[in-house]
Amino acid sequence: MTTITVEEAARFIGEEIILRGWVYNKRSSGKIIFLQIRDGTGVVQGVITQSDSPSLFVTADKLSRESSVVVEGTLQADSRAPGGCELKIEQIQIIQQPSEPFPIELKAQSPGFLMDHRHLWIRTGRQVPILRIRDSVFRAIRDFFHEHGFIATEAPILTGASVEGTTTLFDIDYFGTKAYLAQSGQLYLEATAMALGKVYWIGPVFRAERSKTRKHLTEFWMAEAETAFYDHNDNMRLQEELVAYIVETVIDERGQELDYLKRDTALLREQVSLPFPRVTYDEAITMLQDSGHKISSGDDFGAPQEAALGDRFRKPVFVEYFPASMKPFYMKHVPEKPSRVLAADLIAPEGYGELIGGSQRVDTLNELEKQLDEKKLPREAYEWYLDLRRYGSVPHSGFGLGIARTIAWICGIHHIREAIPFARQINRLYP
RNA sequence: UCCUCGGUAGCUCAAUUGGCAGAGCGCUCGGCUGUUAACCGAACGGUUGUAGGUUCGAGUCCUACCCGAGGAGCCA
Repeated sequence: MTTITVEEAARFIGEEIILRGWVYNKRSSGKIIFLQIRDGTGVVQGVITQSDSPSLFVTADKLSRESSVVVEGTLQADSRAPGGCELKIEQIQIIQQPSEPFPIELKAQSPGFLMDHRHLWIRTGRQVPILRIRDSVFRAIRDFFHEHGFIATEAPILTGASVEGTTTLFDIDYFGTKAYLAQSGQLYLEATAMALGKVYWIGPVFRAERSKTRKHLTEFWMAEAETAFYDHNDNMRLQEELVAYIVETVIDERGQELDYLKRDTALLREQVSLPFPRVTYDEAITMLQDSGHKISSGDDFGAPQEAALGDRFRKPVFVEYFPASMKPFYMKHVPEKPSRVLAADLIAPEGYGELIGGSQRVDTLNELEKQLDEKKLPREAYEWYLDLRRYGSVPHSGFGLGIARTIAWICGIHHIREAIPFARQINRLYP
């Protein structure tokens, strides 16, 4: 007898199989019991009648939600079962039976309660499809970069200095001196790009901002890439190809999950048809002003403005050439217009916010020193980084993609706390 | 950090002008041979977030604090 997973069930119709999993729900009607059994790959309905097996019926009747079981039986096609296939159960081995009711119900519960029980919530409803899509997103990112000749590398999480100098950092005691949790791997990727040419990494980054919105976490995963000899335009082309590749991969691999989430895949495909529209910061300001937004040149976009840009283009849109004053020291200034930088943010449609921030980096020592001074950053802390401009500096560009936001957008879910197994938020460090 | 809303049974929520603490779901028990968040019946379930105050009387009004949610700013 073959041990199978739920997602393989359709291929084993008519066969006797073994399935290992958990009781997702139980329904009964007189002398017949229906067990919904989940195993992480899906949910399948099992059926037991009293007349066929009185003792098995008694066993099944005892089971409660999230009992762990190994069941044996015959798979049969049945249009009455969810998914069109059900397991006629012939034997049940109970591994463990909860003594208390499972806290997560199949009815609506409040976000606070669900987040308090996140370790259990992830077993139910749309959480499983979302986490399976998350897996596909990570793998798509790795595949994309691998196919494009990028080398996977790593940046340290424990660092001695800030990348951007502005964001609030988590500090920790490091043998008597102060260390910080990384808010980005970028500067280190610039170093490895000078060693390896084309590099990327996927890693967690940390920001101690007191943000409390559906788009923010204090710990989140970023995919960052850095490419030697790439300019601003090469950089944006790489970004849009990456985003389109991720979305198409998820549509191909996780159609069932997207279907469960009721996500319109035709719309997603349309959204990622290339190229993505590009507007300059100044054009975007004018557009927003024309449509009644209170914003003036030099202001950063707020959430409503980002949403308005997304609505206008109905696709991810690049906003490029931001005022240098708004952006960090490492971005290269536009040669013909030094008040602007060779940077672009990729704004998601449907109000999911900024997916990517990227730029061409300052590549001469003089200019980098000047920018550090202008932003009032301590040059000593960046000595190693300045070395990159002393020894064979080349034009180079890079970006960082917020993975949870990307997943939230692909899944069409409202809050990114569901796009990561265990979200870290300003007031949540547990579970 | 700021703004808004909220905290009543394990969960989701009611409770009229300040006047007996209520329902659905879950759990338990009973019924039902095709259920689809099953359904029907019964039982169980309460220091109304905490501390103080006003009042004959507070879930309800006042003060402070704690916790949660949504949003802003900042960001990816």
